[in-house]
Amino acid sequence: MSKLESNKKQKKDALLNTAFSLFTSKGIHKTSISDIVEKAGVAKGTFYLYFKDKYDIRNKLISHKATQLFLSANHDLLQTEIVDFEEKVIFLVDHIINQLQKNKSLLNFISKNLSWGIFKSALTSPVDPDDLNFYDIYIDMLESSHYQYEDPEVMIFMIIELVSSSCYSAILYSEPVCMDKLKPHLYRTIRSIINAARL
Amino acid sequence: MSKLESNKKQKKDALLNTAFSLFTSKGIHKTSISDIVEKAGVAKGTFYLYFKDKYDIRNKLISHKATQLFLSANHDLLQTEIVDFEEKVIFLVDHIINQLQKNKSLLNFISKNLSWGIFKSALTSPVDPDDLNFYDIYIDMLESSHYQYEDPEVMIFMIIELVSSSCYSAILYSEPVCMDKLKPHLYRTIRSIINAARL
Amino acid sequence: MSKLESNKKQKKDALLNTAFSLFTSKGIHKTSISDIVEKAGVAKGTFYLYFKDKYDIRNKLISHKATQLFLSANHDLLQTEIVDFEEKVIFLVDHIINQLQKNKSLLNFISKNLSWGIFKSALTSPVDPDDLNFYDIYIDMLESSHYQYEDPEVMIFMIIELVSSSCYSAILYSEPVCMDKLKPHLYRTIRSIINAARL
Amino acid sequence: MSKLESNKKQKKDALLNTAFSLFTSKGIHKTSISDIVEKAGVAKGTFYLYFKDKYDIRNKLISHKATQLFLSANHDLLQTEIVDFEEKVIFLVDHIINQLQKNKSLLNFISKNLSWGIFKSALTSPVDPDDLNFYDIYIDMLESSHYQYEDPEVMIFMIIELVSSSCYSAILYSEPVCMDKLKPHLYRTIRSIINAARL
DNA sequence: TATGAATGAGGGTTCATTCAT
DNA sequence: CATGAATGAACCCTCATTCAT
Repeated sequence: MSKLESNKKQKKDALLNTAFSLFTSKGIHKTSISDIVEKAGVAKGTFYLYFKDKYDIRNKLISHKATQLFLSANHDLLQTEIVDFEEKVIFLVDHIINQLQKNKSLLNFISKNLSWGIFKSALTSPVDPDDLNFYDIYIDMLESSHYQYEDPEVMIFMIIELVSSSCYSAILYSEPVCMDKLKPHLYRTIRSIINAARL
Repeated sequence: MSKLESNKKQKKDALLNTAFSLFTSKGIHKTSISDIVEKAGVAKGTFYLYFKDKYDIRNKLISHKATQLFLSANHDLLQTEIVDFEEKVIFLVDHIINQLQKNKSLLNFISKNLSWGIFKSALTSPVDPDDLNFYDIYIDMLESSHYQYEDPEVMIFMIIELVSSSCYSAILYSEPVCMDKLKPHLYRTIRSIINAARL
Repeated sequence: MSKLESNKKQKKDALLNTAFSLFTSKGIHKTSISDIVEKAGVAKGTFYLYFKDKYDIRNKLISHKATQLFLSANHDLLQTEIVDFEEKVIFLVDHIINQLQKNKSLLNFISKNLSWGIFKSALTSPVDPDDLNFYDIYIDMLESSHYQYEDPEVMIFMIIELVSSSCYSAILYSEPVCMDKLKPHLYRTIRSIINAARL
Repeated sequence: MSKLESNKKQKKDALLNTAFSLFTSKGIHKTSISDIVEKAGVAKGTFYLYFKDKYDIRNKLISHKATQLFLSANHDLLQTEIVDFEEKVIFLVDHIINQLQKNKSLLNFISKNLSWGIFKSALTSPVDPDDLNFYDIYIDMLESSHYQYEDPEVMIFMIIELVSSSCYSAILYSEPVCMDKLKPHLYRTIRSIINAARL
């Protein structure tokens, strides 16, 4: 990478990092592009060289952060001896929930802005070329399972929607119960979803 | 009701109806208070006599519309002969989903802005004094059931979160599948949640 | 006084007292007529039955409060045995300064809004019929003096302007020195003004 | 100075000049930022690039105008042969009063908005780098005097407060007497203040 | 590629005043 | 006399976007 190119990457990364820090601390609507460029130490015009607008940078951040969350969980999964598909899913969900419990501003950011569309694109085609593709990992997990599942995409869809929307309320507001109390119900439901889809 | 009071109600209702119409057609962020009052035919200051700001009117609308959705479903449930708790829940969910399929802008509005906090307040303490209290109806349904359920609030919470978040994507974008294809999976999962909670 | 009339006086007094309390605590520009009527417990329209606008009630308050300050000082002067005109003036000034030191919000209110025009009208024609006329007292003081003074109105004008403007800065901000350090210089100057005017 | 920089200075100066013209003709409270930018021929946002709000530009104007008044008087003082400290002060005060008599709107603007705090900062640290520092000139005058003075800052404070507050009423309203009739009394008092402070 | 001064439409909000009750 | 709902002009300020440098 030439010096100029690394300089470019440095500016872009500064913008991404600063935007994430501001989005999570102040919220998207209260973060202006002025705020971002000022804290990132670049000129206003520069922002528009890399991103279309605030929502462009937001989507890229969500994709990246959501992928990181999955890959980190998967990385730790590989250190275990778990072989059963259902147990793997529970492990991943639990790992992700634990991360979100430790990082509530990340949870807030992701939940408030997540849509299945962005999410799916994050899973299937990561922005950062260094990010792996989580969807492929999921397919692998399915294939190495003893069982086959009906509509596996619907299955993972329902699990993700259920987890992400119930986490939001439970972790951030302990409503209707705190996360630790919700977990048994949630995991029981996830197991039901998987079992019901088993062919 | 005196002439003055009915005049007040008329103004407030005009604001609520106009706001709902604009929120659903243009989205909240692109709707300004100027837009609302202009279309409602009242002065700008009048808005602030009845609502604190744009988010106040939004929350009141969500509460009201969500409650209407439930009550309409419940009204039709009472016309049936269904006695089983599980079947009642499925009926209600199906009824609500059908309404949302017919009214996508309502779905978009509710889903984008729903949080369990607002939702619960909508269920337990409706804004409009004419609205019934859905939460009481739910309690009644539970009591007239043959079975008892563990943590019924958590149970309904998970069902609502699962339905509302998966409907959004399925109805509006047919992602990952269209609503009609999602329904069997969804209802199977709901039944699982209920069965698992049965004591 | 009829019941109706006392009711009127009660409302007017409530408005005056509330306005004073708000003007001194929040400042005039940040106090709205809405604030005043709300805290006073009367309707908005009622305000306009008694006062033309915010500045009308302000002027009446200043007159009243400034007169009270003078009369209170004069009342205490009469308890002393002071006979010398110069000493009387110093006593009055000192008394007033001490009151203002104890009541900084009153000082702030009066200083920020005082003009010789309002002031003079306060001294010569008090709003409240119960208030005495300070200017007459001043004339009496002059007449009972052994000396005569050139342009006594100019003399008292300069003294009042000097005292009121230097008090503001000294009491509220201790600038350029605190009031207690300023007093010797100030009183020395007042004595000079009086001596120089002596015929 | 680059073209861009001179362009900036031009815009800022246009705002300052326009604001001064409007503040003196209409008064501060009746001048809106919209008025200023419109008359200055710049966009609204531009105002906020240079000034925080209306009160920021006001303070900067007062500092600048007050400094100009002093420096102009001092400039003319240097053309004379006056050596005595007391005479210098009288000359300066007289010069300033004469300027204010010719420019009543300036007097009105300065008097209504002056506070010792703003004033002192104007004297000690002028906004415009071209403005000299009047306080240093005062110190020089003191040092070249034959006498020494007790608390010279208090002395100048009292003189300034006395002059500024009595000028306001005398020049603008001829109350209690017109400026020309007030002058002898005023100057006599100033001489007394100086003499009394002489060590 | 990078800058940052300039823009100006549009946002939310306040509040003195009126007038039908 | 008293009310308070309604008004709507006017306010300050933000900020995404552009473009000459």
